[in-house]
Amino acid sequence: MRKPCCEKKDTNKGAWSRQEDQKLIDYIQKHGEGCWSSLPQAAGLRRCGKSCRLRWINYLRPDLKRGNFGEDEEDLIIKLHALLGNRWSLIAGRLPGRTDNEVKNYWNSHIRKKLIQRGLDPNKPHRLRNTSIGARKSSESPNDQAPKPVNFHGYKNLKVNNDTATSSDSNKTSTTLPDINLDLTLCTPAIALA
DNA sequence: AAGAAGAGCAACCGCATCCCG
DNA sequence: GCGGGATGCGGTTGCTCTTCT
Repeated sequence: MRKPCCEKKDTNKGAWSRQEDQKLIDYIQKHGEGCWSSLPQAAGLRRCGKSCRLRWINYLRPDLKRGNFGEDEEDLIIKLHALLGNRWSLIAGRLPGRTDNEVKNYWNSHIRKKLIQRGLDPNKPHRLRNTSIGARKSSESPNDQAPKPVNFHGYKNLKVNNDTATSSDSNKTSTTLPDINLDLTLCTPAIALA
């Protein structure tokens, strides 16, 4: 039986209060994003580190855009999803001010439906107009519907671009993706915390 | 006006991987 | 090289708000 990450009985769960948000913001503005595991105690929060991290990344970060996705953003998500599959963090990395959670939710609630309405299978990387995006997957994963993107694990410090992406993938994509900037270097959020 | 159903989103969970001693 | 804790990710859940009947 696996231990839950936060066993403490006195940790809060559920929605965050304004006071909690403020504590987290204050702490990070003073000390920066550091050790999430010890942050809650240091910041006086009854939350687990994971929860703090998620709250900060998805909701409190000052550089977040929020609000509706634009058509260009939506288009980009569709293209990137065709290329990367459900690698939401990578997709979000190409959309300034958007988080992986936001992109994932938007995909599941909006784009998915649109694609279905258009008769496209959102689980399959579909061919986009004038591109051959998605073509590679059919031969790669014959029995599953969802695109199985290459394993980018380890991209905590990863710069994924045409040169450094997993070799098998970059070989395939570089010849079939004419209109997407594949310089997937993850940009750190432009947070002025200094 | 009230209840049901659906949609959207915030948050949690569990796993994989990283990192450091 | 190994083990354990920390971190990050994707999938899923469940709450809240809106729309429909």
